[in-house]
Amino acid sequence: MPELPEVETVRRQLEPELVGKRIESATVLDERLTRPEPPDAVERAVAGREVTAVARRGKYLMLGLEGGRTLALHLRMTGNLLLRDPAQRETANLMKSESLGGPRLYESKPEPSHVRARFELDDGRVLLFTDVRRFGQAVVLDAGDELDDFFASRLGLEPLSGELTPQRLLELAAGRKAPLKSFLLTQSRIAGIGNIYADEALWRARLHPLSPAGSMKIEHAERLVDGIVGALRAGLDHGGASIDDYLDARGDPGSMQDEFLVHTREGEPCLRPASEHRPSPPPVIQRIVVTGRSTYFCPNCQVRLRRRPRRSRRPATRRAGAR
DNA sequence: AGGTCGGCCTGGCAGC
DNA sequence: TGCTGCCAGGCCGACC
Repeated sequence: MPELPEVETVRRQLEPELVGKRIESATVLDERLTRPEPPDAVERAVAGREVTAVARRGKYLMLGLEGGRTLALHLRMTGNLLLRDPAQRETANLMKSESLGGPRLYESKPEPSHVRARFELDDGRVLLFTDVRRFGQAVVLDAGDELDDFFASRLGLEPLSGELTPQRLLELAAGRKAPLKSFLLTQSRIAGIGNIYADEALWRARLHPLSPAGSMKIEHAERLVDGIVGALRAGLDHGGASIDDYLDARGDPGSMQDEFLVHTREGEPCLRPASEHRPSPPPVIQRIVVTGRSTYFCPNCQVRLRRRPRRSRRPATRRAGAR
């Protein structure tokens, strides 16, 4: 699934390739992509415009366009952005087929399937938005309030920007009974964390995914910030995780799926050394479902926090009578 | 109002 | 072999 590290990997690849290029034409092949706007509204807004910036906010990739508008793209579950050079592929095909004695022997990268939109660039290359499950989204936003409101209402702190401090995290979590796992997936509080990196962050922080978010103390928040940043950086260092559909802009998979510390490791031993585990339960990775999401964790070393009482100094007799 | 859950969507796979 | 049905999950809207 494209989460922050996957989207950022694509952004870093596309930025030097797209900035300064003109999108000569745009073709939306699936009207779901631009809902509720009709496809031609997006096509017209983009066509003929030069790309001025390639940015990211949460899991959104944003193409800044000449004239001030922004094309915001969300890959959701199975979306990919692929930059292809049709001319180069044909040349490579020809050279390879000659050396091997026939065109049938050559197998190039498969032609992308499930193409939902094509953006033709002025250098002959084409940017493809592919998306098997058709959850992806493309929206054009005006500069100013429209752009600001769109993201302000949806997205919270950027976890790698430095604004995510333990103190900020504690404030965001204060009073929340929702499990830490659900809390981390809420984009309007912290943007960019998905199912994979939420599990990885909680394992790194040694926090149980079912702990109520509001039960954290400062030392837990410090560990969780380190866990979030560490997990996301690891994803970036490995070009993202390709569990099933994700490919980078060049069509290559990432390798983060080979580096998972806990995600998808159900039944396997916890990677923490025995010295950091208690006598029981067994340090074997478990899978549970938390608010509809597969969640992997070590029941031994990931501490389940208790909900903090609202008032700590009230005598038990008075608290009982207060209701 | 915070929290949970169903719907969107399709390929892959388990089970018959 | 072929069919059915379930599962995966980001995000929004509906509901409690």
